[in-house]
Amino acid sequence: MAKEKINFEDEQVRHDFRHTSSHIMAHAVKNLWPEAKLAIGPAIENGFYYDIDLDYKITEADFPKIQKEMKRIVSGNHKLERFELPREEAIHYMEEKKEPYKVELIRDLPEDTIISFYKQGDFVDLCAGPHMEHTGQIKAIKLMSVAGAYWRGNEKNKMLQRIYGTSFPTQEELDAYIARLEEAKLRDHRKIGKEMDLFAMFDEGPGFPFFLPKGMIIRNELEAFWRQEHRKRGYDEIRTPLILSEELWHTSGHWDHYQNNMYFTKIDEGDFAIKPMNCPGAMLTYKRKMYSYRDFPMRMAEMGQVHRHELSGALHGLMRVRTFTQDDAHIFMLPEQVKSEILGVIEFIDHVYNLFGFKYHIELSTKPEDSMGTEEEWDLATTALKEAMDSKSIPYIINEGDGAFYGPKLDFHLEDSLGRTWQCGTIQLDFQMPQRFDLTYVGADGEKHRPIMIHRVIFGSIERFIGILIEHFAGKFPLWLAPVQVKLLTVTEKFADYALETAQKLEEAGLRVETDIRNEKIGYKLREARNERVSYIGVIGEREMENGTLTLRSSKEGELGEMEVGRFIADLLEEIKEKRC
RNA sequence: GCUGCUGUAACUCAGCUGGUAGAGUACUACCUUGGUAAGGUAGAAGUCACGGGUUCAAUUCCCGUCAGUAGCUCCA
Repeated sequence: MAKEKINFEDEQVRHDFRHTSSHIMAHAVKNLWPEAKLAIGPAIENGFYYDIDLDYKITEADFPKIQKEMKRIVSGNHKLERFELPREEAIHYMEEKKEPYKVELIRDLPEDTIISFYKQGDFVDLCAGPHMEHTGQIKAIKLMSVAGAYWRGNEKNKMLQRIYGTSFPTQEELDAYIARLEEAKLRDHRKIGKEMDLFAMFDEGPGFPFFLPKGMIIRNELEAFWRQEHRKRGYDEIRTPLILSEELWHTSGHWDHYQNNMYFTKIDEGDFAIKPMNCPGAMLTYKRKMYSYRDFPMRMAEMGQVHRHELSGALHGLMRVRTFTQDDAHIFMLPEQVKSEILGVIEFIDHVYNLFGFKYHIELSTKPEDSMGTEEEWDLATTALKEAMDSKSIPYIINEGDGAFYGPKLDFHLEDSLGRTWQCGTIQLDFQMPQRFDLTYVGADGEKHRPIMIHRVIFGSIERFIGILIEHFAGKFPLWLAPVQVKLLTVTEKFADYALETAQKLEEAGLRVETDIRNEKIGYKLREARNERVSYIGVIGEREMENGTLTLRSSKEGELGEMEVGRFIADLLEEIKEKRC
């Protein structure tokens, strides 16, 4: 057989490759456990999986055995042969093979669908294809994990066993992928957060993070930056209460659409709710007085702490918590201001993400099943978002049915240094809240009109954003965010006074400094400071004291050699001012 | 919330088939005054997540609860 090159950069090729891999895995499982019932086995972003119904509990201990069987199937170099059957025959065929899930899948296919199967050796699977030509092309394949997954993703259905795997055209590529996973594990913000003493979780507050002194420095710096950028762009800042009457949440529509995610409480005889979103507070703020069309656009920002009852199984470090702070803003405007306001927010988000060196892409999320408002309103809002994007030829992809219940949104998915993406910023156009709260302004015609509103966040949530930053920078933060910017280490106790004096100079310049004058060896102190991911380590000994210098090491660039203290301070202040990463 | 796995010192973990606990790190004291990733000695430190049950005896076995975790679902 001719040895053709596999173009793994091509998405379709990669997909077919992983899909064929999943057939090989299912084939191996069927060989080992003939009673196993197959459900579905697609290719996914970094590999593939297959859902299997089997009484025997597969564990990772079974992987070597399954992989051995998979290798055998690969080296069997079976051709993947496609054939089609009429609907009834297809059902009959799968019934005969005792594959009830496949029968259900076929029954649910539209009448006119061509029902195809793929055969490799003695293994046949219902499958639309396409596939690779033969199993021998899958050179490197590895099982990753096994977990439960509901048949068709519905928790009312039976839980099946989902085996995850990945595969590559060469062993080198597989090894590189494994190495990348290892690197991600080292960067896990939960691990680094603990090592650097940034935040903590306690059993007493599941999903409620505690920010520790060093974590608060990062948080406060981010917020200071955020305020400064908002001031520049004509935003005013407000702060609204955490607890508001239950009635308010009926008005806003949260009661109907968000009740299960909310926490409730009583005050005297009254029913109150803890806010899961900031908008109703902002609505009340708006309603306190009359506005003229001349007041618009009106931009009101709020660092708003919200509480949401997330499922216990969904909690994940700082990335998914039950209380978080949205860097929210509500912009009220006239219809003719919509486009420029949306573009203004897009520019704002772009500026912030670029500062951290994040790449990102935009998704337009459209009307979900559970939503309020009319089709026309949704069309209007969705079109407005599209037009703003199209006017600047900003690329985006469409995410059908993923909008908020009150309006469509633009979601900003940012990519970190390991190529993983996270949804952070969103811009949501909302015709509903202004109606529900009966917001008005007086137009040039002297009549009352309804303002248009957008909700938007840039960081998304401070907590999640900090989690992403930790992983993106592997704890080696840009200097302006670093909890400890400089740590001075003395070679022996003799230099303690000089070290303390130098530290004071740095502190007076506004730097965050620590000193380590303990009676320990320099190698030991250095190791500790490096583990703490201090931005700059300055060693002080005989030479430095005589020359008024520091011997420096940067967490990002390694050894920097000796530098005069005054110049070091000036350099650092410059680095902070420019917010270099 | 569902399914699997896990919960032992401040941290990372060992403790086979039941006989009330150990290592390394960190911490404290002393010795060592050392120039770029761990100097030495000693000490203190645990209601083995919590609540039941089985047993002469439970960290170990069983049940439940709580929490963490990998997924499913959901989301900033």
